[in-house]
Amino acid sequence: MKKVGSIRDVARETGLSIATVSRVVNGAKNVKPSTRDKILAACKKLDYVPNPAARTLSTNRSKTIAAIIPTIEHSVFAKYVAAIEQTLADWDYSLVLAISNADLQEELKAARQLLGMGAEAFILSGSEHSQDLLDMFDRRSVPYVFTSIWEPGSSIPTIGYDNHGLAAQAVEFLASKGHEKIAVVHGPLHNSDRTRSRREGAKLANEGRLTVEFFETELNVKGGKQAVQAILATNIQYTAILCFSDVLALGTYFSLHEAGINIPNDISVMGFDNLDWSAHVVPPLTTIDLPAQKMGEEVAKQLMENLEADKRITPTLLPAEIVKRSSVRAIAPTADISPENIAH
Amino acid sequence: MKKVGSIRDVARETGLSIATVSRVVNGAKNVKPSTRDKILAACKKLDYVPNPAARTLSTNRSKTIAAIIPTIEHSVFAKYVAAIEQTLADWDYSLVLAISNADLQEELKAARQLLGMGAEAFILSGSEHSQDLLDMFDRRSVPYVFTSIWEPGSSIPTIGYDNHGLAAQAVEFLASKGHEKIAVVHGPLHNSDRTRSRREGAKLANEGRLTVEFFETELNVKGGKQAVQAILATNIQYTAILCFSDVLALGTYFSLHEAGINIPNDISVMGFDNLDWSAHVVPPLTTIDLPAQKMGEEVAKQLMENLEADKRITPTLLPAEIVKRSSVRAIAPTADISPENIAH
DNA sequence: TTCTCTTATGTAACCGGTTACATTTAACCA
DNA sequence: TGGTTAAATGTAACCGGTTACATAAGAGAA
Repeated sequence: MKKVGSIRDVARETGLSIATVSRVVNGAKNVKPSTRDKILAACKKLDYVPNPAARTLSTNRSKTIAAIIPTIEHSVFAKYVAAIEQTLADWDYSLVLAISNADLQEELKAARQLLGMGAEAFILSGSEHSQDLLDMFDRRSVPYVFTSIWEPGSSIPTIGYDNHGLAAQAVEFLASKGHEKIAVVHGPLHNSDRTRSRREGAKLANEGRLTVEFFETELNVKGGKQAVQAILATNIQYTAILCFSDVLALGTYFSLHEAGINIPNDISVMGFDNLDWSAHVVPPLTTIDLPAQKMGEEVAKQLMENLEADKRITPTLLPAEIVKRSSVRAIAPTADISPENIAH
Repeated sequence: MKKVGSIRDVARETGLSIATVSRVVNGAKNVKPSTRDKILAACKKLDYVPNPAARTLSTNRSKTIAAIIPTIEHSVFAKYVAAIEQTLADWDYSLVLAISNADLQEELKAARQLLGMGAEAFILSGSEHSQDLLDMFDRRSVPYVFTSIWEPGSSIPTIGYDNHGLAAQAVEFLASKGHEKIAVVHGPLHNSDRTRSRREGAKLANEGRLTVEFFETELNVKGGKQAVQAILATNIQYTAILCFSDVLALGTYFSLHEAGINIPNDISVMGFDNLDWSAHVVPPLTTIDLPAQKMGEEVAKQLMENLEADKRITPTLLPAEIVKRSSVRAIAPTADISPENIAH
């Protein structure tokens, strides 16, 4: 990297002082218009751009925010990261990104690195993190938030959605459509508190009225397919499959198609995420619209306001709702025909 | 952000000089083991971490590499970004990411910002960029590469795959299976030289022997579905659909399914990318395995070696190959039965 | 013991900005 | 015209590291 013009070069060129150059570059108001012009011309001529390291060193501000995500290979994270980046860019902040592969030690290592890079604030996913990590942030008073979750009582601000409640809502919705035997397909529990929270929510919504069984699998299309094999192997007549991710639902679609089982006539399928293609699969997928973009915008905005104006970070519950499409159909209860159902 | 211990604090604590502390922190060899231990202990005690801005300022090295990608919402980019990040992290480098939305002006703006952040090298996609951008890099001697493409003659090093050749190969492959009427579905041409290159390749492979028609659409599942409507509306009996992205192929699958057209019995479908789910759709998708991960690793490695050891960046063609699965079937030519075909 | 040669440590300049404070210049009014 | 005040500009210290060079300490050899 070639050596590049410094503020002193510009000062020399114009015969003014470095302080004045600095003022012009930073848009201070008390500079004579003619001097401003002269300096700006010199800046252009010398191709001068302020050295960010020097600026960071003297102001103790880097305008950089770090995000550590478990993986980027799920569209929902991709959308989220994109929203963060775009929002930060609008305020002249930058995003430094690290991927933890859902491993707490990797996350800690990445955070050290990013902190070493000058990141001023951190965006984390979920609430499970190495204590060393949080201690490190606290010692240095680095602001951070947990996202993709909602924990009102948490001492750390959370900005996200209510996994527990949404999963419960999903089960209730299926129940309201007459489904009493529901298979729930989800990704690995051990490294995702969000998945565990959804599972708890689904279990609680059940309350003995329904048969709700859980099938854990890899969080990808293949996993969704395999889960369906497992579901069919039980010989239980599930009338609905609830997937905790649209990606799993996609696998479900193909596996059912392969087995000659029609959605939604033979079985209903419901997802979670509302990815961009969810409306366009056949049949269109009923799912829960997670506010990934809104969440990215919100977390970026709040962290910047915290850094700029020392504004408190407000724990924020972002609304998410069920998007009803044709992959779920209403059925008559199978067991007995109760009066309410006949009435309809 | 709280004020944090500096190198001078550690020096004071230990009674040694800042130079010695610096040596220990940077692992210089000529330090007495006992002093090293004393200093390391003090560092831990004071929770000292070197200030990256100060280090960057004096060494003129930031260990940060920037990537600007058109979008992150296609899995192939996500995989690629993940590979870059992981490779950089292994060498204690960081990735700063910007998303250009395939807009040259946005890209330029982002590059300014990232350069202002201290990025030492740039990873760009394709070869279409604002001239101001490249001039800026050249003036400052910032190394950069074009990726996802392969242009042997280019003055800028390219690290990627041969879009033109691969598209041609895909068409040849379909032709070798007896397909003479091929519909090609691709995303927008205006902002992607990669798409244009693929299209040219497919056209050239044709050479008048085949009927190859192009259908431009949005680059997502919905677009794939719409393209199929357009294809069916032509009333031409295409025997194969070649999609320049697996995402488009997925849309194709659903649209054909909806229309009651069987893959591959009624029509063959081929994709491009080999995303993780491509093997698991039904029927498994024949596609081109693009080396997204390898590309990310390679470009990261080469840029770091360039920065560390001033090693020349080697233009690199990464191998990609057709993954043959059951979405394409061999058919007898429809027009006339030539001897070669009967022999088989 | 003294001299030489490593090896270990210290001193201080430098990287390129920002900014408090000092100083100069301009503007206004009596 | 001189005095008061506001506006424009300059000076220099500081941010927290790295590193060339100087110096001090220790190890051998004579």
